[in-house]
Amino acid sequence: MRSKAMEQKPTNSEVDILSVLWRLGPSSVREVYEDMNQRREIGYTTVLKLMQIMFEKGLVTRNEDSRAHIYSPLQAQADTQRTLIDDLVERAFGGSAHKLALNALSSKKATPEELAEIRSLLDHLEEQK
Amino acid sequence: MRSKAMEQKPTNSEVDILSVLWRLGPSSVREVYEDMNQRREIGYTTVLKLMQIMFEKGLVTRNEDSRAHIYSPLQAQADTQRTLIDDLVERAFGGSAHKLALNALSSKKATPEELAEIRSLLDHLEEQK
DNA sequence: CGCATTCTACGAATCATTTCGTATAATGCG
DNA sequence: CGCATTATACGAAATGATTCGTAGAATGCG
Repeated sequence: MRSKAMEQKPTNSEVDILSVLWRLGPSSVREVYEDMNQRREIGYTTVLKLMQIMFEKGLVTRNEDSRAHIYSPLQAQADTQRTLIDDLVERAFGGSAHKLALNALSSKKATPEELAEIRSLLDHLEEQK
Repeated sequence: MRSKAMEQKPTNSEVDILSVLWRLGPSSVREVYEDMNQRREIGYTTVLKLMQIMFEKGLVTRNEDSRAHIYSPLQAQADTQRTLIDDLVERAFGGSAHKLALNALSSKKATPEELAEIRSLLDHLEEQK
């Protein structure tokens, strides 16, 4: 039983766009387009259409005060990330989030600060037992 | 520059099938079908077709000695998982694997043993500095 | 042997996602 | 004002993933 409405998993392209919005903050289609287009070739109206669809789906809101609408994610970044993680954990890690964490940590160059951050989280988790 | 050929990211259905193979070991289409069909409704020939496509793509091998071919993953489980994690990290975590790890660990009920396992990994990682 | 069962192969429908062309409205500037 | 530029909206093609029907070959059993 969940208290919130089930959050739908965004498609790959939708995640790409959310990522830009997370990084840039509320943005116009053009701004998102400019950013995305640096990483991979994509047309302006393609981005526009995607964002319109996301608006219809309720993945983003938009402010229509100015001619160029300004889009913002509707869900918190962490919530969307959680949805994506849960899906991957379920599908490829037999439901075990810690296995995913283990795999993500190993062999990836993390700074000492980042490792410390994780330690800190572990301490926190154990306290709560 | 990678030493190995670029590993293609399996589709969702393909990951589902790989998951079954990881769990059951080398299996026939029917075995995979039986298992998968318990979780979600899916037709036998659908599974067959998927596995045939995976064979063509080089995601799995198969032993054709017996009439019912026996399929096995071609890549190590950990490698495939790594591919999936990398993709998600890139797409939704701004390239930061440790952020994904943090998110995966927090709020998920992990056993003390699992937490210890992660600590142990951290120790290991820090030693290598 | 002859039939029911179980396989593989394969084409093609269906469905989801991504892509973009075109129409048209708003804006800004010389 | 009139034109170039930049928006949105929208339909629909293109692509990718999933699904399944059907055909025909192998197997096993009475």
